[in-house]
Amino acid sequence: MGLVERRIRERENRKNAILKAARRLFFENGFRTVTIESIAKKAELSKGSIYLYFKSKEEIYTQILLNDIDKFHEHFTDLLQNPTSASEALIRFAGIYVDLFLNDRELFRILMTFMLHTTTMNLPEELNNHIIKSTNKNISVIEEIFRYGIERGEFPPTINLRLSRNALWGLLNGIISLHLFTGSESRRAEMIRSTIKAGLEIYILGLKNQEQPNG
Amino acid sequence: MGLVERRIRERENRKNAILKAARRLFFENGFRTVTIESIAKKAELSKGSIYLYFKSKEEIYTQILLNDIDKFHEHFTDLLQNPTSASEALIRFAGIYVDLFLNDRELFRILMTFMLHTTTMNLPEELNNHIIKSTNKNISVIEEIFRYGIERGEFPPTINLRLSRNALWGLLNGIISLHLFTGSESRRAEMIRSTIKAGLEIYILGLKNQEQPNG
DNA sequence: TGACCAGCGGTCATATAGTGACCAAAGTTC
DNA sequence: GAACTTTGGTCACTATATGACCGCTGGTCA
Repeated sequence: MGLVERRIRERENRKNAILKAARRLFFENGFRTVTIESIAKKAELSKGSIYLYFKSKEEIYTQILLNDIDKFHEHFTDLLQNPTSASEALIRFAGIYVDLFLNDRELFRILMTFMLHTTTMNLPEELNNHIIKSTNKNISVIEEIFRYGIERGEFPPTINLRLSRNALWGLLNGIISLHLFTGSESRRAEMIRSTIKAGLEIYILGLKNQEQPNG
Repeated sequence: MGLVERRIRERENRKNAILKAARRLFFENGFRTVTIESIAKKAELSKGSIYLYFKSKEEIYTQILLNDIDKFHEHFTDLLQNPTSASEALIRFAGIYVDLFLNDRELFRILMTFMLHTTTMNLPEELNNHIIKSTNKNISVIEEIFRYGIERGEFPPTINLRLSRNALWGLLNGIISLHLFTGSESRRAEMIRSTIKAGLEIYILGLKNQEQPNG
């Protein structure tokens, strides 16, 4: 309610306004194409003012991505709270994953590109680490679902967790990225979803029927 | 949507925040008691900043009153749109008038004090003129109602408009001010309203039955 | 291939907004 | 009427905002 609080609050608001403006631009046009000038214009500020809140274009971009990645993971927290079957959980996981990326194509592009050539991207250190952690988290969610499936007898206990999990992860990302850069915009979401669904069902069926070495 | 617009908008917002803060303080405590410091605090600004938007304490006060007086008159505009009887209109007029002042006691205090000793108050010239105009407007609203009453045969055509109108105006203000500065806070509104109602009814009855010199 | 150019990230001198210690004057206390 | 307090208003200083400008980069073309 005081004077200092007001100034902090206003500074925070302005910073958020910049981030909000920048986010839209980045996610519509990508890092390279977006100019500081355009961010400033959208945020109703001058170019110089941007640098009162961020030290570089890269920093803006980084902060947005870090924030997005964190929000992203919040969506998975209650995935195994009301557990139906593991198959169901996998399908729900895939659904959430696809939806998020349909809404945040730039984020997906970053993460995919990162996976493809980690070293050459030279993103800021902080972002690098965050992406690695993020990917690991995603994979471990899948792994958890697998464990749950084995526990309740849905999947054979003999499946190779690491391999199965990585394959599924690859399946998801592969399908998404395939469709994200080809085909018509209008039917894209539908195409991705149905392809993922089909792919997953086949994959799950395979898992369930995987030969049991000792059975 | 541009940069200049944003700055103008923000300046306007800040000014309004100051006025809003000041208004509450003035109308709770009166001009003298309120300090610039307290206004600044409520508006979450420093004292010096207030002077970036207003040149004096008096100017703040003046702007608030001018604004309030204008808003005040807006309430009377549709009083004679759906005309019932003139008596009804007078009662409605009185009701609105009382309500407004119950919500804005400082304004009433100013206007009454002004009527009592116009010359000694030395308010800013602009405010002075505005108050005079305001009073005239109020009185002419009453006069209009009277005319309407005569037209439709509710009041005798022989009544002295000027006298009747001024007496009614005095009646209203007298009753309000009487109660405003005496009695308990809790029952004040009720007391004023019922007293006004009774007084008006008597007054109207008198008008209607006023002897007609040539009838 | 290298001269030229356009575009953009980032800087900086300048302008505007905000702050609070300070002052003069007016009021209050004793 | 001296000592003290209170407060409207000022001003030197700080923080925030602006946009012309600079240097670098990547592309173009002779």
